[in-house]
Amino acid sequence: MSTAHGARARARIEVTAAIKDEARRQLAAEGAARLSLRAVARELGMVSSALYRYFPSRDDLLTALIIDAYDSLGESAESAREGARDAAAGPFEQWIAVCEVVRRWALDHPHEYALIYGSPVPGYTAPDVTVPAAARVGLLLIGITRDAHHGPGLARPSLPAGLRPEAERMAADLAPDLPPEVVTALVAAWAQLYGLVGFELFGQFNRVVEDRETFFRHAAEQLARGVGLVPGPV
Amino acid sequence: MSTAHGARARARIEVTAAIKDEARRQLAAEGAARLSLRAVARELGMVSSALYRYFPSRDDLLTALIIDAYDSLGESAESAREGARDAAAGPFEQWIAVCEVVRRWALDHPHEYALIYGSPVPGYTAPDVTVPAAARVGLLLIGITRDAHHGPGLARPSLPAGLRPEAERMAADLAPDLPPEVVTALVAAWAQLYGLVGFELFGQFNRVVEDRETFFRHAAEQLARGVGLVPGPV
DNA sequence: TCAGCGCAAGAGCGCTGCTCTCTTTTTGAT
DNA sequence: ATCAAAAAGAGAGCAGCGCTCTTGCGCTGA
Repeated sequence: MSTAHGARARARIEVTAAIKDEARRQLAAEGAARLSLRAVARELGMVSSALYRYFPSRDDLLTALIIDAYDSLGESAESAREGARDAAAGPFEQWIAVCEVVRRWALDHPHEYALIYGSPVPGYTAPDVTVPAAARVGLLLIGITRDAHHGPGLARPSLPAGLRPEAERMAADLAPDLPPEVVTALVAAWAQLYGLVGFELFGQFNRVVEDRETFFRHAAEQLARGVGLVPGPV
Repeated sequence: MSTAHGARARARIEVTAAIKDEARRQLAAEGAARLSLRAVARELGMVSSALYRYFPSRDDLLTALIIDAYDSLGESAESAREGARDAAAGPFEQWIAVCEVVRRWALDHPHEYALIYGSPVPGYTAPDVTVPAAARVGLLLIGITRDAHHGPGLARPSLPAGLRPEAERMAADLAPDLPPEVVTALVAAWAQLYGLVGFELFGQFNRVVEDRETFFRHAAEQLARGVGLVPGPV
């Protein structure tokens, strides 16, 4: 039992952490598809079969890394938001801060970003365990917009009639206190943020965009305006 | 020499095509990482080493598939645009048609879409040969916007001062006859389109967006407005 | 006609994920 | 303190992978 006390349980926790650390190192260095259980075991001085006591398959190890990556990104984004808020920045500026730290995190951890937001590893489907961790950035963007909604600076985007049922459904699920128009724009902005980061990270901007920092900031501002945020103090 | 005449050369072309066909089948069925040279050879009744006469490595086979995928997507997009134009649809409607066919193609060819727009296969970097094929959709979107620019229906987006140099550089490279503001919005829209498609395809919309067709159409319209396109006849 | 080239075949290397068995070590209840 | 049970490590082994090298056959162009 992993929650039991004693030297054995502690050792198990430590070995599990060591495996994840080494796996994360290999992931960062070589990418997910080159992550090898045998190589991890070799580096840790154990035999490959022993590793299966801790992770029943390579996919389970990958799942653990995916959750960690989501959490790392989510934590970065959340602390960026709080940093901006502590600096008396309004929702618009908090939005920008979160977008920029997501981009930064992606550029700093390309293989981990690819693992969570890139093409799924073939034959692998993320289990439901990953859902809460995966939702953190999205929830954060919702939270920022909610603050703006309760304050002064939120313009309401438009919405075609055909989309209204779906918009209301999404709003009921994600943020019942926000107008459906805003929730729809939020979901789209979230996906588009991912597109901007992905294009830069995966090289589609090579020979196209040079000053990516400035370009990204402008795009992030447009996304913020798309959900009704406007610059200015709280 | 592959361009030479004779039965030998023809056989080579046929075998090469058969290999690509079988590889594409496996790619569609299992994904890029599970594409196996040995399995392709097995299916074709040849021994694996024989296949290396046609593709010097697995990566070269993948490159061939990538180019084909880009071309297939590009062709779909181009004919969708022409179809819309033949139906007397204006640039706005052509834009929507192209976006929707890109999404459709991605849903119909998920593994091929992942191959070209998802995380790069680790250890693999796309050679420059792929660049022209990869640019087709982008060029098409530029072309649609250019038509609108020469016609009546193009509003000019705004641009912050800091982005102006980069915007002018991009415009000079991509579309010297279009205003830098429009080119900037185009590049962003292109990336965001990819984000919308990717999120749906890779499952990030699970449990979030239900009526994806309608949602996507709305988002595509917003992208069109972002580059200054407005609904209406030519 | 015949040398040379293209091509297929097979063996083999080192790697992978994973399973099974065997042994050692630790644990918790008697 | 004792002892059975649980947990963990070690090693062999299976099937598959990309890729290389050598061998030998058959078509082809001079």
